Amino acid sequence: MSAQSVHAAPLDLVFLALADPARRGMVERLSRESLSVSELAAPYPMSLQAVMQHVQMLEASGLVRSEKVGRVRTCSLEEAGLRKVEQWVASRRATWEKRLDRLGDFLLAEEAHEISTREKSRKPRRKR
Amino acid sequence: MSAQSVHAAPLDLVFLALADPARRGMVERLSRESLSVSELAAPYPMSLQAVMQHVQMLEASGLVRSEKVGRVRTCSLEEAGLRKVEQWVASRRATWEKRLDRLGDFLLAEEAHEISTREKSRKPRRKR
DNA sequence: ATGATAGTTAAGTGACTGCTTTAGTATTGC
DNA sequence: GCAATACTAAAGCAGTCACTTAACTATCAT
Repeated sequence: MSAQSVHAAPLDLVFLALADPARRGMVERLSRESLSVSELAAPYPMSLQAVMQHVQMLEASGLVRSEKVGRVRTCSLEEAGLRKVEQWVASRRATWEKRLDRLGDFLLAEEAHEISTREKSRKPRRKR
Repeated sequence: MSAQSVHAAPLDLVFLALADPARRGMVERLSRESLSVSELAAPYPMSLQAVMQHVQMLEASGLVRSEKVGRVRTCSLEEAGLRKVEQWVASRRATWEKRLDRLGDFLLAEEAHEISTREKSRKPRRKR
């Protein structure tokens, strides 16, 4: 049994969708303007059906929404999708920057100890 | 023949790596502190080998680096990996915000026109 | 030296991905 | 109406992915 994908979490689907260069390209173009499936497909050497399948993944992931009017399905960017990615990464960054801060404190403290230990110090480092 | 993956672009690998909840969890914990493979594996019900394979993907994607000392391999976060994601999303955001700006201009212009032609014209159209 | 620890290598399995081809169904333009 | 357009549905296939089990290899501790 595979651990993913029967009921993948939203973030799983977003990242998975973005892992394919064709889909990333579609998201890039949809950031500029909404496009029909055919327009979306035009630059790619693959079949329209293949593009449809990419669009389905993009919709399932919440990166793209689409609406059908007449025989044309128009796809547009769902900004919320990319915002989720943005937020997840921002959380990680917050964590690792906190860690680097602590490291900075440690180095500062060590330096202070060095100064008080020797008669002279060598390298002023790090802000806080 | 599949179109991806013989020589996947770096972003492909980063997003693919992050598409798995276990790997995202590892990245989260490595944001806090560096960990050995065993420590990394501890919270998961899967085998150590499975975790090793995840670590390999994380390394291949550039999200994590690791160094072996004695019999212990210590993994740490490679900040540059997440920064790539951050940058890609930021580019998309820049594009879509430009589009919304243009839309804003258009709506403003339309409103201005509406005001100047109040109680006369039916549908003002077209941009800028 | 011996056993426990920490990791590595390899092979196999089932699900899923990215594509294809084939065969449709609605809509639209003339 | 009728053909082109735009998409949809379904099935099949090679290649990956996420595991597993089994069999090692190096350290480290005693």
